[in-house]
Amino acid sequence: MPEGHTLHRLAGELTSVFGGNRVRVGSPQGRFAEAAAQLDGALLVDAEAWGKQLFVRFRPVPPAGVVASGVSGRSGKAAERRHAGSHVERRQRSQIESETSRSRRGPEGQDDEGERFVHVHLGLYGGFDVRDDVPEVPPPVGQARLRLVRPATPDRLAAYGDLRGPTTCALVTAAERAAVVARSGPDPLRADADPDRAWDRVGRSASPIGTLLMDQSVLAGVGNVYRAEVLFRHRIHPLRPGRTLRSAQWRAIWDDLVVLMGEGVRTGRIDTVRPEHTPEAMGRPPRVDDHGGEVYVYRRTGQACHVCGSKVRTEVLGGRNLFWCARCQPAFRSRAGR
DNA sequence: CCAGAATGTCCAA
DNA sequence: TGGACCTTCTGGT
Repeated sequence: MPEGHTLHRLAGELTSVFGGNRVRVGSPQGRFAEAAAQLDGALLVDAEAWGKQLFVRFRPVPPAGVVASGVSGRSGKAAERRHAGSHVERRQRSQIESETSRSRRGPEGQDDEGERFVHVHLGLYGGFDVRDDVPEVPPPVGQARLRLVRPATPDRLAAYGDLRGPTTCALVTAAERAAVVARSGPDPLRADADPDRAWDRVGRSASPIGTLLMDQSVLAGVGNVYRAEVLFRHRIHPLRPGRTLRSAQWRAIWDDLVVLMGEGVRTGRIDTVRPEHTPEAMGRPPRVDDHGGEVYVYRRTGQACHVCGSKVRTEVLGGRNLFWCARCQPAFRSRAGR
């Protein structure tokens, strides 16, 4: 379920549920076990999204033994044993510590306190389920690459989060995190994002606008649904070359994405139809099939366009399905006869 | 039950 | 361009 709004929503959820708490970190499925053991018992500071990338920030674990008492009683012993560890584990720990102290003084000379991050990218299948206020933490459902647990305290029930099917789940330094961010285009969901940075790419490119919108180095966070929907809302054919847009058109698309995706963060759904085209306004049945959210064209192949009634079209572009209304989004004619 | 598709991205040929 | 990654859900048998 991951377009940018999902990740921003998830970041907020992780921050409010786990932020400021020492957490148990595990990898039931095993593929993140080594890193999880190193983070286990650390302070989870907060989580943050950049486009579709998620970073969960941890403060380094104080020396072994101190930590164990800070977590929960029962797990303390196990954590202590783990921290004593083998030679290999000790060596890895000291590597981590030296990386940490190196990054302590970042490029800007700031004290980042040796923070480390779990970098998560959900990919097409991934999901991160968070449950708060549970009396018992159940065994994981399916293959959990990463499990976070906030143990119960006398005045608060437990919480947990399970990460399944991600394409990326990696322990990274502040510098590595910064490198990922630097590769991303501006994210409409971030207040500091600069739409002109994206326009620099879009306005020069011969690639279809439908391709550019999905290119995370052009702008970060848009996926197949928002791509299809924002192009419909602006009556732009998805194959139209980016450089044929006017900058005002790009700006309107950007501003629309800010609103639409912001709404997505709040509601957890992708709703893109204007008030006059809602099921209630039009007296049509609501969309029942999947995922929730009212849309104009996404996965509505062959169905009638809510605006003009002609059939929604689809075509594969770069391995992903495009959806558009040929009447509402006429082909761009760059030269006579084409 | 199995095949196929799905809001994603990378890499090799 | 096609496969790999890897999980869940749906629609057809």
